[in-house]
Amino acid sequence: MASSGSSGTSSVTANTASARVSPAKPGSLPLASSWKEIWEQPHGDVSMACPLPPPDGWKHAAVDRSGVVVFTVGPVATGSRRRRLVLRLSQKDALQALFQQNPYPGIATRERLARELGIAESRVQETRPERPGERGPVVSPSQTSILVQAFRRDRFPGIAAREELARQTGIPEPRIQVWFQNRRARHPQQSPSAPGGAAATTPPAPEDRRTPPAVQSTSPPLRPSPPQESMPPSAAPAAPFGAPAFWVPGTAPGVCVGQPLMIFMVQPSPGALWPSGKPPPPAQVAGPWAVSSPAGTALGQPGQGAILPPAQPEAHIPRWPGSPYGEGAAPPLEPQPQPRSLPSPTSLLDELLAAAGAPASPGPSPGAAADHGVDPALPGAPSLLDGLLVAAGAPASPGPSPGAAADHGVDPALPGAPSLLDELLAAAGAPASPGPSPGPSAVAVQQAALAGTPSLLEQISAATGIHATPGPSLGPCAGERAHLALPGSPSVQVALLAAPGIPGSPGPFPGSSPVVAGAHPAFPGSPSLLEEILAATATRDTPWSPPGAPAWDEGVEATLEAPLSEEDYQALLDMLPGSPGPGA
DNA sequence: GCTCTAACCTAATCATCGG
DNA sequence: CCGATGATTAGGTTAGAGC
Repeated sequence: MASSGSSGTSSVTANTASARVSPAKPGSLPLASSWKEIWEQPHGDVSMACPLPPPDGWKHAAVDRSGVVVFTVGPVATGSRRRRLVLRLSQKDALQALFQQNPYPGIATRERLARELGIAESRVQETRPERPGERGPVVSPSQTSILVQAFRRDRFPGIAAREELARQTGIPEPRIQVWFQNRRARHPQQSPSAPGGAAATTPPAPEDRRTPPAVQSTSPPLRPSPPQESMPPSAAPAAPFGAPAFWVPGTAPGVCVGQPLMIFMVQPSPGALWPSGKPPPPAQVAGPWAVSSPAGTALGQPGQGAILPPAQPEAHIPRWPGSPYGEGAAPPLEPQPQPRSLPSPTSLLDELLAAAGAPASPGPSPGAAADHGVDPALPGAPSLLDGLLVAAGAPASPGPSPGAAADHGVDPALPGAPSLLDELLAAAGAPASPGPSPGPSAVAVQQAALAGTPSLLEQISAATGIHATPGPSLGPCAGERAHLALPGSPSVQVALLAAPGIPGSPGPFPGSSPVVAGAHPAFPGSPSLLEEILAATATRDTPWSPPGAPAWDEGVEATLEAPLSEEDYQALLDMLPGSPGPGA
């Protein structure tokens, strides 16, 4: 229907900026002759308005409840959109072949193929044809609660937020997306800052909907800078869960403005936005075009951010609107109690610290997973520490797997079975795919990790190549699910968060899990992968059963697909603010 | 720069389920 | 029957990838 609906997405940049000129304090801002002028203002003084529409790719600022312009603007971050996936013909052939062989392969098969194709498992799954009558499970009240909470914070969650919600709830991300679509359509009043529903009546500007750059999911998330630069850690914990916080320039450090009426944008990393290396245009400050009345803005949009000097363009994603983790939480690297399943930087750090100081959680040794019919996502899978140690180059591991590239750096070195991809292509009569570029050799990374016996964190860093990741990278992991605001390169994020020891983790991401890598079937002596697919199809890859099917008939995959066990899920819920508490 | 198209959106609609 | 909700479809925009 093509009505104006989505055109909301098109309306904001320069052309309709004027329509949004309805600041809380109309006319109260002095005009700047250019955005450059605004940018050159002292940082604490952004109370200028530029009559000119913002350059394309630049976001606007906003005012807080008191009408104060609180934010600078910057280039539009391509954060919320899933990185576009363009499959090569060979990849398509392989996927077709796979689904021809087994329309509903299990997680292990999908992951394996994903690794070989160099794409995310979720992408593999997306290509899976939906069986008749297949519907996502009914959303439970607790799941709905999480979603509603997220909806109140952000009506337009980016892919990263959706993935996170999917992880939290166990609901497939596409279902999450549909849920939000329906919710927006049917509950327009549930806007975080416009209870009256005014915000929802106006389609948000495309930029407004963007998730801050650091929460970009599909392309490697920007590496957060030291949080202190952008947000006083001391104030961060004070923010309530789910409450976006804002920092006003010129105010005392750590002063949290609270939930704003207006959304504002952050200046994303120049590296991400200006791949040419050319420095971005001067950042800009709020202009009247950007400051709209509550009724004129979809306030539920990702609006959090922080004011930062231009010198730290990457440092200001202290909070993630689409995710609970960034909100009200300490900045990255600030340890905070978090559910283990939450891939927040804090939880990650918790994991690491806990792993360094405590015995590994019980579980089979690394490498015991996939090849032995034990999916890494299953309870009892190797712990995160195990995975990290494997990633760090422990024996019996083929080495770290910083994303698909590393896997391809490892597998070819392993004599033995042909790749799954080759077999599929062969089965389909298609030529073998050259596959994704190998990328950095995992072996090399592993060796680097073994040089000396550094601390666990150092090992992790070395193993995952975090040090070698100069800021936001658009590396081979771009297609992976993102783990927002996670310090470090996408590689480490993928490697760490994919570790099956984290409850709620969907398990190893394609080509990412060191555990899976350790158990990669492409070892000498392993059976044909295609045979494995077929065999697995008959055994482990029991198709998902629609709701209502007997529990015993749901098969293994149903278990494998479930990111959270009921217990973990309940524990997660208990940890959420507003929860009645454990046992409730 | 241009084209293609994935990703995303709204609006309308249908299907299902429970009260 | 009706409301709530999940899912689908149609049609649109945006932006990334490839040429």
